[in-house]
Amino acid sequence: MTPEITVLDRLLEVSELFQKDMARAFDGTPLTPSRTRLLWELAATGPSTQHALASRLEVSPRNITGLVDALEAGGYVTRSPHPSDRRAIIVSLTVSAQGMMHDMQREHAELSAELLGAVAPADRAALLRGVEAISGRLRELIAADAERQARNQAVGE
Amino acid sequence: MTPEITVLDRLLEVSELFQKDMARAFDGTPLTPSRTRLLWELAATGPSTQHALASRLEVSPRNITGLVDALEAGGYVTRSPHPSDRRAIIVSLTVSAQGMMHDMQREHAELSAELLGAVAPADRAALLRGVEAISGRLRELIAADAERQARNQAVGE
DNA sequence: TATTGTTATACTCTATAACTATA
DNA sequence: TATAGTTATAGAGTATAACAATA
Repeated sequence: MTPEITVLDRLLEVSELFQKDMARAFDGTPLTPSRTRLLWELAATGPSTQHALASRLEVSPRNITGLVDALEAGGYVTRSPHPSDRRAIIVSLTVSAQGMMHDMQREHAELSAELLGAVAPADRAALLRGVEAISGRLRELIAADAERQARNQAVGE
Repeated sequence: MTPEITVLDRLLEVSELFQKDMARAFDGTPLTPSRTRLLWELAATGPSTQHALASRLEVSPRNITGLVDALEAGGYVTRSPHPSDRRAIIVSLTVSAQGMMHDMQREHAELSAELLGAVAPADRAALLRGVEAISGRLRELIAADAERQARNQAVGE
């Protein structure tokens, strides 16, 4: 049990706690993590086609249909025709959902500040650098593995 | 957009990448994140009743029934009677699953070392302290909120 | 009377495949 | 022929409530 293992486990613990905190925020509303993620994406990038949402969230178009159905029924988003492509549908946040997402972004920023406030000032820069380094390395590992798998598949065919 | 926000977002990014990495590991097996989590728990604490698993994983007993059904069918766990309580069932890892979990724990440790290796040596101690501080503060916030909600519920009754 | 696990029921998330309308 | 979205179908995770067996 080296201290090296602990860092990783702590990171996973933080992410678990985070999800618990997010889920708790929507008790009593029809919002779920997946639906909230779609709203968050819409708030960040503006009105989008369902196809664009499927690409950006990396889920199937069918999945987007279901999520948008629920959000539309709840009054969070509206569907409108695409101005030039009659196959496509534009999904937009309603005015009230825009306000809600604004509040949510503010709360997110406040939580960030609150949590960083718990870190010793002298440790903050190193923490940022460290987490960035870990994130970058993880990306590399995942990319390398995806490439390896693609090669294997090509061989298998 | 202050750098403070970035730390939190990076942490969330790391957790997302992690989940992607975990999921990828079981392509082609009947193992899913939830089932793996149950196996991980069994490997850590040894044979347990379903009730104990439900408590430790913080899910419903019904959910455990389904997960154990699938893992039993796949040859990962066995159900056996409790020696003194005839209502209860003991769930244990099979020998092959024990070996698999052993490998998984080793890979987990290797990944930890690999990721920490990407962090500048001078930053490692501060990173650990920082992540622990954030984890602790998050726990406090969640506990405080749970208490507040419990109070509200009591008033509502 | 309380506890352990299961059956019944229901909702959400997710995917693939077939299909319609449009490009 | 290709693309955008929906319907059909299916599996997984999850929860609550009712129930059986046992404590």
